[in-house]
Amino acid sequence: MDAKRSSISKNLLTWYDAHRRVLPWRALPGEVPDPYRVWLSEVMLQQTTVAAVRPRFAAWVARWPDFASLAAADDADVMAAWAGLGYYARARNLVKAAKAVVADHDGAFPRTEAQLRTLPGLGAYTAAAVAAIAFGERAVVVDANVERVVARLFAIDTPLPAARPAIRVAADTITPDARAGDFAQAMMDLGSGLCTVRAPKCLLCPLREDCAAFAEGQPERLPRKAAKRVRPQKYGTIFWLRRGDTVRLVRRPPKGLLGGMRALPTGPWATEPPALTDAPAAADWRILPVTIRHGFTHFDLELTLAVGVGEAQEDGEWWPIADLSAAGLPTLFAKAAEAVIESTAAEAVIGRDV
DNA sequence: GATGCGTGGTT
DNA sequence: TAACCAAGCAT
Repeated sequence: MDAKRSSISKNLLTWYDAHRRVLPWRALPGEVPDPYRVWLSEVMLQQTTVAAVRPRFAAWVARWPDFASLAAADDADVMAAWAGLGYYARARNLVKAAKAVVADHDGAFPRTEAQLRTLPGLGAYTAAAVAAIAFGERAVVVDANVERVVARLFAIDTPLPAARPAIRVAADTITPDARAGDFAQAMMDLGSGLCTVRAPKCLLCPLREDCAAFAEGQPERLPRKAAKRVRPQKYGTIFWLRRGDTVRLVRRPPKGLLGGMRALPTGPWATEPPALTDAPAAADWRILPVTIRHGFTHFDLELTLAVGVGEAQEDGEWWPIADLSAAGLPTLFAKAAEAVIESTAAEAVIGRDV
């Protein structure tokens, strides 16, 4: 087993030196990693693809290039800048963590996995990844890529998530003492480029000779996963309350779904197609002949669009419709706004007032 | 350990 | 195209 261990890390690091991806947040060989950029990229990449993160990372570091600037940032600006990336608790925790770094750590990012783990938004994976990549600490870095690679290397047949403890132990055995950050990033490059979920490119893989799943002939069979539950269907109403050339926006509650985000007013999510519950004004609501479908992780939503003109009854702000893209709306509401604007524009052409 | 939490890319 | 999935975390 020791021979297999050293063979894996040696072959992987050799492969990494030749094939490593060049990414905006990744230090080139010989460069010193910027802990802020490493941390920010790791958080952005949680459950999010490299392709989606690339442009958002560039815009973010241009605006908030370090802990101090982010700690001093306006909450509304930060949430708007995160709009469209999803899992908005990540953005709320970024600010909390930046403030903690400034207030409790004298402006310097903690350098050990254990200290990093205490910051909001840094869980087992991210704390280990930052400790290894930014500070060179030997840490066992296990994300979905590593789970897949390790489950195949050792032919771990237990379905996820029950296999996680065994995968972690196995990952620990192959993690080298030196170049821990490169090793972690190499595992992720391997997982995303070669050891993919479907049709892994085993003939290009530097770990082929040590891979039990390859030897068994069906590496794509692993890791096994527990059966998914069907996502329930829910219904809701989005209210487009217009005043002149502005529309009413509200701020969602700080926790929960789309927490802390600017939004269009909505009714409750219900199991049946809803009525005009929780309308933000006593307007003469008209239902548009379109519905918005939006899938969340845990349920599907079908939304009715109600448009009206009137004065608002609750807290919020009147936002220029022409400048709605600057409001930082979550994708769900951006889709709804686009549908309303398209629909009413079409009606204007045929001479109907909205 | 299970559940809540988004969205865009890929197949 | 519908389904699957992603550099997970908090509770």
